Amino acid sequence: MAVTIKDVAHASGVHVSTVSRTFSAAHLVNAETRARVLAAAHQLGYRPNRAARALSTRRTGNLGLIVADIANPFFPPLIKAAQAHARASDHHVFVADTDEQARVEEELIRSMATQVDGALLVASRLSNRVINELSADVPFVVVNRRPPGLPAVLMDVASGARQAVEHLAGLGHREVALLSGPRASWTNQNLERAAAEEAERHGVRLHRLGPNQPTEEGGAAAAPDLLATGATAALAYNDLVALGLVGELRSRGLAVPDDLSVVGVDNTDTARHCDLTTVDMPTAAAGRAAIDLLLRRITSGDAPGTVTLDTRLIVRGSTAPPAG
Amino acid sequence: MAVTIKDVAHASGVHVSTVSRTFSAAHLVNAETRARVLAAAHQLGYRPNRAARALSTRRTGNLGLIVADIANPFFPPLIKAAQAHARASDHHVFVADTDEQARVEEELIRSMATQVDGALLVASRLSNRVINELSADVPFVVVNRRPPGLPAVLMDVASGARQAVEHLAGLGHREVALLSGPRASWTNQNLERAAAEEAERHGVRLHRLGPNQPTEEGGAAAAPDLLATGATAALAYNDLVALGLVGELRSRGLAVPDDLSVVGVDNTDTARHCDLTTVDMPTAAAGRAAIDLLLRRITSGDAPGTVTLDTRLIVRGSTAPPAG
DNA sequence: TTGAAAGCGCTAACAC
DNA sequence: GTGTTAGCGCTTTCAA
Repeated sequence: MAVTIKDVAHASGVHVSTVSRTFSAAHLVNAETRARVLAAAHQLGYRPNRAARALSTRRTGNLGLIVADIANPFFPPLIKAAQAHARASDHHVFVADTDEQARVEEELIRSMATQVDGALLVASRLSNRVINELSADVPFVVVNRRPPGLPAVLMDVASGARQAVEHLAGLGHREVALLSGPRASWTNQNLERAAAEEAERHGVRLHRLGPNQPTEEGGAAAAPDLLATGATAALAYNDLVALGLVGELRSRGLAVPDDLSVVGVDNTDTARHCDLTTVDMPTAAAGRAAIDLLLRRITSGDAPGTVTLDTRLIVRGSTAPPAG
Repeated sequence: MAVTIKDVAHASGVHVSTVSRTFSAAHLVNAETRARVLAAAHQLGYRPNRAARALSTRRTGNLGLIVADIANPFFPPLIKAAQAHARASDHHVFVADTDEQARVEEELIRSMATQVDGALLVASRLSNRVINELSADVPFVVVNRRPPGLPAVLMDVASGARQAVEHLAGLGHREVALLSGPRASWTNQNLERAAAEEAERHGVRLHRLGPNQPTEEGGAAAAPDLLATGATAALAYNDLVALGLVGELRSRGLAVPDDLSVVGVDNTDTARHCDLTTVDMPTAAAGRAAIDLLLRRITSGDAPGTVTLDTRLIVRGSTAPPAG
């Protein structure tokens, strides 16, 4: 049986309310009493029961972190940073994986609602309508999404995408394929828009292919269509798609970057290891910023605006001038 | 304000206890009444408050998942699987990262204790003494650790390590370096033991180097010592160390596997992409098995034993016969 | 500065 | 089969 506030009260000869005060409003209690209580608490190994406290304060000290796919290397650095940052403010975080399914995401949030003070939605696949509906119950901060009225942290893939297309154009590519990702993805929408604009600026023809699954399989599966376009370079929705494509191309006897240049998005560790040119996404910084916004929103009730973080192209060995 | 059991009771014209029953012991309530209550609940969007429920049942429906480093690619598949499996049994999971520090780990567990029904300790760096002490408060299941008396899931790296050494011996290597990991790591201990035994069996000389940081930096930093041994192959504590080593070797103008063969441990996605020979660790299966043990322990109170999962060598392109 | 008492949302005897 | 009541661990008025 865990030790409760009652045990501490007994041991230190005061009433429970005094014990409670020494933990939640120390200044309201006599220094001497406080010392006695603290000593007893320490001796007994007392820890306040957060759930019980939450019942009266309506503050759980817990946050939710909802991501599409924990195993996608894009997420772990964000999760790690968010979790560490939350803990620094004495918050625990529930991490949940939606498997990219909006239904699961919604149910997850609903079931978590009573247990968290707020939640981070990363790369949410929910419709704006549902997000708004749910945000009545749970204060949200969204990452890489822009539902009207909600605080958001955006990793502005557009800047990196423009640099990517410019880079390819500079190398001499005139036909570039864009392997797009999920329709509901804000990142994908921005990627498509920015790539199209920049392609036009440079007189590059952009072949939009997709939507593709945001996985290696998705990238591999796109290879035939890609080859059919005659493009000499490809910009992929993310590193996973890019690497899946590279693998498939190699297994068809094509060399990257000699026969085809490939650019990814995310700058995961894997991309670095595989020498993939890619757009760096500041995921750890985004995780921290999002937790900041969320805590500010929870504690001071204000609805802070949008934080935009820049992205930039990391040039590596998977891009080169077109063959011939 | 969230809707409570009281609102539902009002709306459906029954007492709160009846509402409570229809949610936690439906068979105790008249079918007709139940239907009425359910309808009202649904209409109001009622969700039981888990924290409040926990207060009287002493069951939170939450689990803790403590890992050394979320961003280490070894962990995400385990986290994902554990989380999904827990959710299938209607449990939420707190994920926390200890940054490989025992102090942080201990504090984390203590602060989580009142909010979880049990916790998974993966690659714990705590001493057996502390683990035992804490396990009085929180039912544990440990992964890749073997504290006496606690249920554990073990990924038996020994079998894979033996295969690795045998593989290298078969290729003709006679001097093999072992880049070991953290002292407190059970995996590392087994790796060292198994590698040493198997090396002896095959007349291979094993140069033990370390402990090394379980990171790429650790692997890179070990390169000079490794080269000094004259070994023609290296078995690393994990894929990160292996890839760090490979990178450093390459930047010194050495080719893998031509000049030196390298074997990792974990079979992360990155290893696959980098064509690294490695020992496959069944992390997802381990995550599921651990949740199974934990839930069984929590619900039926029994202390189930140890589950051991085999590992096996995946031969890829980073190993070859020694040069010359 | 401290104690008494009510209440947070829910469950679990117990009585009817 | 349902209502009554007490209580889970804590906070927060309100008095003293």
